[in-house]
Amino acid sequence: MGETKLPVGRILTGDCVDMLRTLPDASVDLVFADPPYNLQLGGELYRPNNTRVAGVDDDWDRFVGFEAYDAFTRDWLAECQRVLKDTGTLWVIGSYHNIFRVGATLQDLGYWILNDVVWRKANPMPNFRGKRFTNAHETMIWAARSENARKYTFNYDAMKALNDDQQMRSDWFLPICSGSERLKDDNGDKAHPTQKPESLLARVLLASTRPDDVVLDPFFGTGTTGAVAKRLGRRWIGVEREAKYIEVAKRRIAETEAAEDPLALALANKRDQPRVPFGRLIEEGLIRPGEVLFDARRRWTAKVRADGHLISAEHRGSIHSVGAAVQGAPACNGWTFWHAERKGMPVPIDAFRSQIRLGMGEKVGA
Amino acid sequence: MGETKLPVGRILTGDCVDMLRTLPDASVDLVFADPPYNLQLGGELYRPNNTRVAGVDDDWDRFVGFEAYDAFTRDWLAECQRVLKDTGTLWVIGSYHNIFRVGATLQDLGYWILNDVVWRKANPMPNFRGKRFTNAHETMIWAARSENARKYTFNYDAMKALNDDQQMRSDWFLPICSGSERLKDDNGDKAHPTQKPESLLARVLLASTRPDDVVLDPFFGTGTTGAVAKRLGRRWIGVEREAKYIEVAKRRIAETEAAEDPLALALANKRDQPRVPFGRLIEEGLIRPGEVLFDARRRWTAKVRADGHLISAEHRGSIHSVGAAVQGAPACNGWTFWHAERKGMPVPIDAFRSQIRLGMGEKVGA
DNA sequence: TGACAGCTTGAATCCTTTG
DNA sequence: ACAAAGGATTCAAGCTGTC
Repeated sequence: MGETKLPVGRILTGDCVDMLRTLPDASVDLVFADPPYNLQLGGELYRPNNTRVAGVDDDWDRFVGFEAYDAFTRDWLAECQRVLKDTGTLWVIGSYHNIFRVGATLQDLGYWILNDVVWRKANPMPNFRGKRFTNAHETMIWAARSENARKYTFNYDAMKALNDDQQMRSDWFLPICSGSERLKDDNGDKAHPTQKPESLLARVLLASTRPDDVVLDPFFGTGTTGAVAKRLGRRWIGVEREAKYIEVAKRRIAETEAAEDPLALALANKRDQPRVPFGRLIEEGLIRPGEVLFDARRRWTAKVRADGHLISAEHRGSIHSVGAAVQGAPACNGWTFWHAERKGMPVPIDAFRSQIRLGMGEKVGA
Repeated sequence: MGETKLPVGRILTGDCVDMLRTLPDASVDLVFADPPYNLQLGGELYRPNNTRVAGVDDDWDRFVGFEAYDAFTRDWLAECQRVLKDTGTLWVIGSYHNIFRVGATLQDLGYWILNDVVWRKANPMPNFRGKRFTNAHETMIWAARSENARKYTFNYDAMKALNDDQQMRSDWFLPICSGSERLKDDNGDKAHPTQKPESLLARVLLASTRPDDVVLDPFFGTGTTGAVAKRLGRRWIGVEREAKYIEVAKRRIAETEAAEDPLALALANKRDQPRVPFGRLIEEGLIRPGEVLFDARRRWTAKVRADGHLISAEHRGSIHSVGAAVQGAPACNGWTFWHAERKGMPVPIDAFRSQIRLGMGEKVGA
């Protein structure tokens, strides 16, 4: 009964919580939410080449403090919980700025976390000042409506098929949204500061919905969720406040066609051989800091630093650059050039790398 | 003064918060914490003060469970914050069961999150029921003591070196602790349910401590933190309640060899190098007064004055300010921007600075 | 048309010392 | 306290223009 009155295929214009209140109880099969992250950016940030980084400074990401953000989070999460069917699940995406608060609130409300899933970005923005690790991932929480809601949809076999017939893991390696997929406004600037890649949404929908399911996105933005839902034969409902985003989303979804090969949309980036930095050999204890390496004919030596650099009489750097430098060669494969002594015999360090790769298994991409 | 009384190299036996209270303010350089994921023991629910919660309905049970866990978390995190130096940082590891609560509490206390770091497990346990994604990662939060504590230790160059000279990302791929590294009890069962791999701790310590720093682990378990600290030439303090873990940890650390080559463990950051004024290059005769410098693409030139200033067609000032001015850029590193001609080849003036620094003797560590 | 070099850009809580 | 100056800092994609 309720379903027939659902505003399927429409974008509800207005405040997120207000609009959610107009939907009936237990009426949607999935919620995908990409709420404001409460980024609290300070001043300007420049790249080393002096170009300015366009940060997120939109009004919709400004909150007075954690309390205000928590209240906002609680309100929209509670409405989503009401609106979800008992077989439905909810996804939220966020960064370290907000995801811990979102996760705790979600638990407080009685949602039951099924997984946290890490979106590893193939091409993240670097850390330009060298003060932190490259922030190379975002976190998604996947949760059922309650601890007792155990009959949620999970397409285990589809996920396994996507991942070369191995169970899909909780870490997904996907590129960010760029190139022609990234929507532009009339000025040629990005239409939305935080547009998500369709590949991410495709995997979410393929994992946790069935055809014709109703997917609700309370922070619709430029309609990635709607476009992917349409492409995959799912129904959708959006909520969005900003007129400029709604306009872009409507045009986008109108131009979207159902996909011929739905699985292809969600494919992971394949990576060939897993890359093993030399530093891993030290971390794994296969090479000791301070140990002396040498070439096959013992013409040169270099000492290993704890950070994975080599130091020779005159040079310092990676195994490759020091190998090249001592020989006066333009390049050098340090893996085959340098050796360590084991039981009185020289062993190429590449042998240790192989050992690690064996332990890792061959897969690193998906 | 405080430091001399620190119980370095000792395991404090007792309740975590009680023991932390015995440590002086601002006395440790790093905290690594692997807290319990819930407070349920033997199926019963306990408050932090070890009083048992009576049988209750599900909702209240859940509420009390989270509330108790949050209170416990708040207590130990607050003590760690008190005990940390202003240059120190804290790491916490957890899974989706507890990490969101820990992260939110940490923010509420005024810690300043620097990164969340994902430990991707090379060989995770599969999901046997096929109802979820393989839980293939755990999450670590790395945080400074407060927003204003910006002089925390981060060995940027060491991390970059460890990763084949590319910035270390926030997702780390490492094997779980298994094989001979996994400690067993007398029955041959694993001595601790959640023993972390030494490679994980090694990367944490190499990233965020210097040799001789004091590392505190409030949930010491079988002493992975202590063993790795010893191996890497760091000092350590442990807190642990369970006698059986303490016994294992003591034996383990006694058998661990201390760093054999402290020099190889010194991780010089570029920022730690001595400052060399541009004028020194002139005093040393490496640059002549009146000589003309130019940028790599020979788009601008500037003449060197005897006092170390540059003069271009329209600007005068330091190598940095003139470099910025000619480009119309907000800032410029004159050392890498300006070049001098030697034997017909352009040489960045930074090369002359390196030459002077070599003569001063390389200052390693800090 | 292809190869290649160069430019742009991405949810970012992104400096340090001296005066 | 604040202001000024020194000087350290980036990776993967995708697009554009040139030869």
